[in-house]
Amino acid sequence: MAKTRETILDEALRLFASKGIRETTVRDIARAVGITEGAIYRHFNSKDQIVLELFKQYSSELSERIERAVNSQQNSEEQFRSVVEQFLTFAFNNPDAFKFINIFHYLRSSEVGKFRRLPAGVIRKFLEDLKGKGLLIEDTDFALAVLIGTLERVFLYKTMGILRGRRKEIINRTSENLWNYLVKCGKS
Amino acid sequence: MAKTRETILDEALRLFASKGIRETTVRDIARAVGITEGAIYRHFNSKDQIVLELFKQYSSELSERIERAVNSQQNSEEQFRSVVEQFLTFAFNNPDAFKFINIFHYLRSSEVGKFRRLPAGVIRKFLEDLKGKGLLIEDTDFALAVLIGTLERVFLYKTMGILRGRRKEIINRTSENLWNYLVKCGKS
Amino acid sequence: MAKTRETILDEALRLFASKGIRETTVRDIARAVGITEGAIYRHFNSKDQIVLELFKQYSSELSERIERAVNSQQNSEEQFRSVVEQFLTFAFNNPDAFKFINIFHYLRSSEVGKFRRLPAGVIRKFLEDLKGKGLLIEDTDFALAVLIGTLERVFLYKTMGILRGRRKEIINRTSENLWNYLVKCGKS
Amino acid sequence: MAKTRETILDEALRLFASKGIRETTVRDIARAVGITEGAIYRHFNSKDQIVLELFKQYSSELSERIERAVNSQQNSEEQFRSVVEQFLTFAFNNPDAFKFINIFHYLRSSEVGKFRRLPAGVIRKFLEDLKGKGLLIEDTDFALAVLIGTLERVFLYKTMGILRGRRKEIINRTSENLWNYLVKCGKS
DNA sequence: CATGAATGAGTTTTCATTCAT
DNA sequence: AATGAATGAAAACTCATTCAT
Repeated sequence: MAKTRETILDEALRLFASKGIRETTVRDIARAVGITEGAIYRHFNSKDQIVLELFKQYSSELSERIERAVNSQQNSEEQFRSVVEQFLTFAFNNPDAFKFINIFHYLRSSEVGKFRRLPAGVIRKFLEDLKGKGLLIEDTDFALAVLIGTLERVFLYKTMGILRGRRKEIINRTSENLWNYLVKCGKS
Repeated sequence: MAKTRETILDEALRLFASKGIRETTVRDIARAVGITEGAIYRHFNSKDQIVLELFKQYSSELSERIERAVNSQQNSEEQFRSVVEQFLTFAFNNPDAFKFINIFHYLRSSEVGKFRRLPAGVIRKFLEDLKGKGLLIEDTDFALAVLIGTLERVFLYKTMGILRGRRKEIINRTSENLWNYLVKCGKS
Repeated sequence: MAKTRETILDEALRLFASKGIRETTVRDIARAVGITEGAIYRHFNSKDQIVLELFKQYSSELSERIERAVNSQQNSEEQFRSVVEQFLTFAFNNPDAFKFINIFHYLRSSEVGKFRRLPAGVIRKFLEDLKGKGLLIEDTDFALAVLIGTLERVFLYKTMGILRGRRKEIINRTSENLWNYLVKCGKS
Repeated sequence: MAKTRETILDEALRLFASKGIRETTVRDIARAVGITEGAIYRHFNSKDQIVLELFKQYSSELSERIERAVNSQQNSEEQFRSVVEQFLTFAFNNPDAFKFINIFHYLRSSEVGKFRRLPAGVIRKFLEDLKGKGLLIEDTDFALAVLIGTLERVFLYKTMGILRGRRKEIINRTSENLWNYLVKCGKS
């Protein structure tokens, strides 16, 4: 079944996110799926192929969501808030995938460049547009640091139970605050 | 010599930061130090002891710096700017240590709680004070997410060469911006 | 189809000759044939059955050719030259089979005895006859070593491009030389 | 001990010659040496490194012996007989090494070219000299096929018990015969 | 006949740790 | 304190073979 392949990816992602990539063995994955180690290798050539496929898949899915958020709105503020919403919604709905992407960035930073359409790249392009329109009070890359850094931490603290409140509320507050900060702050 | 012990810690830190903890072997460390694997065990009981000692050491060093920053200033704004300065200066001066702390958080989140005086805890306490003084426009934990998230990303982007400019300038801009945002923004 | 069985044997032979027996997997063979691994086992009980069948088939084919060469001529010299011709022609026309037979001899020498009518046995019998007729200047087994050793190397060097010239020429020269050497040399 | 390294090479050679390279496992070697599998990897990076080192070592040893045989004699016939003697003596004294070299040639023919000073190359050069002196009745490469092919088979048949007699006798007979054949035959 | 998925035993390799010297 | 050799457990990966469909 093609289903086994998907199950392998799902279980691997879950384990990678909770234990780390290196600390997850092929046997762990096989057991979680309910097959033997050898069977894994019918579907993937190596453990690393699983890792790379997961990164590619989720990294490009998040990128696409952000791109759609940018393209589907006309008003800049609506675009911005939609980008934040898509980013956090993806993270909240796929916490394992989001954690995994971050782990991958930490451990394999030199390989990350090989992938096109990385979330950070898509967001950077959007912020550049805002800058071009004179909306951004900061330079693009600093704004990028604030935006992505904050979103990542908001996800982390929500996951850890530090930030309380409903997702919807957190998302709204975050997007509103960041817009005020990055665009309106000090403009009055 | 006690010096060997230090060298082991230094080289281990460097390797952990660049390759990851699990992907660095005891042999890697021994070679980097210029001794044999067996000799490592004269100084440490296990590889994990090295890991924990490094985390404890640098995590508390950063915490102390932040605490001192808070305690040595009287004006809240000066305190805030000094906290940011200490945080980023530590990260820029000890990039391996800072990266390592983050990796450790990702892989060993369940163990992190055992350590007292974590940087995030110290900063949170400081923000709570600001909140108590009515200076913070946001709730403490959201402000914490913005602050730490931004600082981490600023370090990352500076390290990656994305953010350009001198350290001093970056630090000043970051602290000024975050203060404006978290305290003054929208207040006018 | 019975044709599939033949194709399996053909492709297995080709792979065994080029990569070695152990280093050729059942999957390699299946892929070369264009079927799946499971299908192989419709035609053969095991990989080893393929190996043994190939050895038996080609080993006895070569033996038969040599026997026919001996039986169809009346003059001893003509017999000799025909034996050499049949041997080399078989090797040149079935290089994979010839290589495979040699590999099998190296790796499974203990099993080779189970097979009747081995090429070496047939040739030895012929040389014994020559010896009986007082034609051979050497003892039978030494002559066998010279004959088979030379033929094998001639094949090898022709295959490797070291020996140049047309097959026909090489065959004629080889048979003429060996006859002179083994029978006439020193007789004058 | 550096002795372990030698023991590993010795046992590996013995096993490779008797069972084949692929059919000898690292565990087989470790057991024969009396250590664990892991210990093998203190001395060699991989099983293949053992294989290559063995080939290099014995291949060049045989080459050197042949070279010395050529260089230490002044008379061409003495040179020739010394070459045959060195070749067969090496094979008789190191049957495992000699078998192994042949197995390696069969399975890794494409890699053989990487090695300098192969026995066949040294012998070829010597035959070329003989040819230059007008002594060889055959072309160099055909003579090479006869010479090496015969020597290899003589070793094989002696090892298998087919050729009887003392080594010394076999060596003398072989060198005398081949000299008569390749140089004098038909000259009278 | 053939497929495709899976097994299970085995292979090579890795590595934290131990220990005699 | 340090070495260098070894261990042993586990990791990644391989592959002949089986079997339900």
